[in-house]
Amino acid sequence: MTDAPDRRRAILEGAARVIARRGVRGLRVADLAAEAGVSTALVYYHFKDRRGILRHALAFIGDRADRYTAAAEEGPAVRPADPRELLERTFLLEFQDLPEVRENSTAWGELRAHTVFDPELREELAAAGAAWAAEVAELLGAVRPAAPAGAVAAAAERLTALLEGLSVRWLSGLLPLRHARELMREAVRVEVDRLGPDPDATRRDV
Amino acid sequence: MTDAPDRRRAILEGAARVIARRGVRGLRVADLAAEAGVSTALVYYHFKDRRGILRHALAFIGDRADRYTAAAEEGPAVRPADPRELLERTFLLEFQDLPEVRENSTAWGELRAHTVFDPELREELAAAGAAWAAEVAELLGAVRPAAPAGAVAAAAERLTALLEGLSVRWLSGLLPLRHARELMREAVRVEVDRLGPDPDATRRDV
DNA sequence: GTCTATAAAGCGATAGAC
DNA sequence: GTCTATCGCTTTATAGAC
Repeated sequence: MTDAPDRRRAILEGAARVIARRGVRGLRVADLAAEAGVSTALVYYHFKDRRGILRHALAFIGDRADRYTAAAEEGPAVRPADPRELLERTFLLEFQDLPEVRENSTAWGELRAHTVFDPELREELAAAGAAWAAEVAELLGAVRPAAPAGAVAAAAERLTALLEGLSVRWLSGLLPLRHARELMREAVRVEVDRLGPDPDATRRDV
Repeated sequence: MTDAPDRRRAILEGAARVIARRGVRGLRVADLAAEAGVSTALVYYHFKDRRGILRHALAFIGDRADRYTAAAEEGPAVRPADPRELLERTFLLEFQDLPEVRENSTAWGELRAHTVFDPELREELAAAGAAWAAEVAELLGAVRPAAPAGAVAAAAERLTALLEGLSVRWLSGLLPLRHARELMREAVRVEVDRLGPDPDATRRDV
């Protein structure tokens, strides 16, 4: 009836929701099937086994996260492309009380946590992490063009690692959203300042 | 034969090893029993149920972490109590390739990740986290006595959250130990500098 | 492609002997 | 205190009809 790619997609969307709700290790094939409105047998028809479901679901979630990050970077189009604003906004995107953001953050957190015990997922995570760090490094480079590449790369790694730490605290209810956002914003300022003086400062106050 | 406290301890040590290897959610009572060299029935004789085992195991691991943190803060006794050194050393303690450190870090990472889906553990984690943040804030205060308390508290929160993010990357093999240590060390410097000038600087170079 | 039904295995927890 | 044996529920995975 329904064609295969659509069904696969529906199953993966169901998997994303279940993972966000119960975690990677709390995912039961029966739950996922119910969530997608299909039988467990159909899940096994489309995917080899539980592990395969997980692999595809995590890849699917990764793609989705890329997409909403890219979309928000274009922004409300009103704003001039101030690189510092852009940098800050990129990080704050991860701290929003929207179902899609929560789902993605939760699922990524699970993926990272799970990789500690399942090295098979390492490569996939490493690729995604490197792309994300490179993107941040590029934004940082735009804000402080004179900074040495090594320092920029290190700052990008610290900021992305901090984001992950804060994200877990927020999602587990240990840190209010507002506070998480403030800490993240301030960290961006600290790291940017560390990379040298604002090259555009003359316009304003020198 | 063996007296009860020893057996309990042996079981908890086994639990710590199994948690480090398979995670909190990957812990099977049978595995833990095998690891400790006892039967599953004996585990249930000493602990009410799986949940109870977990609670005690995490408390046990927490105590151990306290102990090695405290011990290392006293240091090799050779060194004068330079507060900045002390601060740096406290953070770097978490990044060592020793079984006990790996075990503790892994277990705590699991606990944090698990709390996202199981709010019941939240209070225990919140208490431990607050104590740890307060300790760091105190060390920061010693390094920069003139800094405002709010800024010190925020810096402590960022540094501890960063530690957690870097720890997960290290444990999952995404970040070499050496690199994690460098990033952490530099972050401490960045945050300390942000809190103001060194009050002892006159002795050296002014 | 999709379902119902069920086999097979995994796992928490307890009974009862010693 | 400690063991062996096992119960009973949950969960993965497959068989076979449509």
